[in-house]
Amino acid sequence: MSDRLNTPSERSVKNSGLTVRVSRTDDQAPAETMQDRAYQTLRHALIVGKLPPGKGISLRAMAEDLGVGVMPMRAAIARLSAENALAVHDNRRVSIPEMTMDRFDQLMQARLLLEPACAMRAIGAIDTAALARIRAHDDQMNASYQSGDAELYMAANYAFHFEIYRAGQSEVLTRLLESIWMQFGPFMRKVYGLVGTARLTDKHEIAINAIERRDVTRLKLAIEADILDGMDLLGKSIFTDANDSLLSKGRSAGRSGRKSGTSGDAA
Amino acid sequence: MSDRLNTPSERSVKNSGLTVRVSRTDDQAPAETMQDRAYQTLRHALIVGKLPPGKGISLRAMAEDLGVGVMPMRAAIARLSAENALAVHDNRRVSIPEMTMDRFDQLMQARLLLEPACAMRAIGAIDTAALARIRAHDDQMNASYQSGDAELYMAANYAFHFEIYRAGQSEVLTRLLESIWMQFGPFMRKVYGLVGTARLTDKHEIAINAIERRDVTRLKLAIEADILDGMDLLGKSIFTDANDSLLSKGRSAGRSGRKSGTSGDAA
DNA sequence: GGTTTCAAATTGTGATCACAATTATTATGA
DNA sequence: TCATAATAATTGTGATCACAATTTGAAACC
Repeated sequence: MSDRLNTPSERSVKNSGLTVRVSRTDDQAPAETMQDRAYQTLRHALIVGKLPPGKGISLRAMAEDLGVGVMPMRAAIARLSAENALAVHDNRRVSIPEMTMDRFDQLMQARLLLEPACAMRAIGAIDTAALARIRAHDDQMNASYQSGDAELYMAANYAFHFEIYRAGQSEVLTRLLESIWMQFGPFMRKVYGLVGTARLTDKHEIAINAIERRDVTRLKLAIEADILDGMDLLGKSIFTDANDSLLSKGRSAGRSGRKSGTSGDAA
Repeated sequence: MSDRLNTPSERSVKNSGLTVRVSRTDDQAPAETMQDRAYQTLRHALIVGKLPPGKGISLRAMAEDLGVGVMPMRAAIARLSAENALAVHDNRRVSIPEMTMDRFDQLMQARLLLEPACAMRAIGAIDTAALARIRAHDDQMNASYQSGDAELYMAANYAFHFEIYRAGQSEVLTRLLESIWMQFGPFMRKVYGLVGTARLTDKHEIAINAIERRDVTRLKLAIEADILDGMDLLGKSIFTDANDSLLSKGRSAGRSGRKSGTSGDAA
């Protein structure tokens, strides 16, 4: 604790589920401040579904887990709460939001409205380099699907979509979508372990093809179809009473908190 | 007949434009904590356009102006920044975001996509009491238009729209829209003073009529038309080089150095 | 055994101080 | 007069302490 530790050289990796590795899901902020480090780490954990819905988030505990001070963690949690990635209860306690059918519907409707529009705005700006990265993400996703690494699978899926959206430099729309993805990330991860992720037709391939041909309509349809695939797969059928108990294993943070370690149930 | 609304020239320039009054724009959080009080106050100021684009936001100065401590203000600013209502620059300095044509396009596109959907989700849940409130907001808006109170005008417009959207209990979508409205609030306020707010046909009346008849399609069209009216009014034509200097009077607090042009007294 | 009671631990909120980095202001040079 | 250097003021970030409100765990009770 000598002088300024602006340099992200040292990374005090700690215990528990998520390590402090500065694994930024995307090329966002430089994360030069501690609170940005904490934010990026938590954000990545949410998107890849490392954290189960309902899990309580304790300020001090999470700060120690991530190896940062309390103040940076406070800021990170506040930011994620404002982005609706974390839920604040009346008790002023924070947790990973629980998923409901209504919430899922809204999230998917928002995706269905915003993502095709975002893709269409971007299609003209995707050069060969960007297209190569998009292909790489898709390959990574297929590989992770084969190897059964759900977190890598989700990270690659996120990277694929946002590599497209970000090409259009639609910052406003992209920010909205980032918030949305963080919200259904934890839920998706849980669900991927339950239902077989049988991919009918690879909509990503169609999307890549549409980008090559600069076919705006086709790209729009591909993105829509990709989202609908996910909805069909884990939509309504998941929210039965039988499965509901499975999905909300980590109870609402209103009570308890001792089950902070429930990050298992891998696929 | 055109320039009904007050120009923002009288904006009190000094930071102390907004008092601590807990003027909540809507019926949101209980705001029992200090940081919620600060958040609600700033949020309301943004939505009604009390703060000009480009204005720098100083943590300590704003805290003193609002009569709260530094910690609550820090949390409030962090939250609004996460909601993209405030812009954080590389200097880690915060300001009211400047408006660009591209940003405006994206905001309006997001509105165009989300708001009709939100209204359609809500139409079935609007009972007579809610409809009465909606009418009251519209009346308030017309009255404010006549009297030339731009801030009240904008507050009523906000209340009108979100009274509809919130009836559908679409929390996810509504949150997204709140972020969007906070983003174009400051810009709208500035623009209202420049262009004459000549309302061609009152789309609000059409919307109310559609709600009465439970005419979903008609409501969707009314909301779309209302948004398009605003776009046509202050869209492309505003972003000419001539007007641009007017619009970005308070310069960005970013790299260019100069802090908010409103640091002193008169502009 | 099951419920109630009560102390210890933990929670988020907020204040206060410290510090490095900018920004603003004044002083000093040609 | 104008540009440069030095100084003062202000900024956001972070640590640390304090405090009230819950939550937890165990003891005490019926």
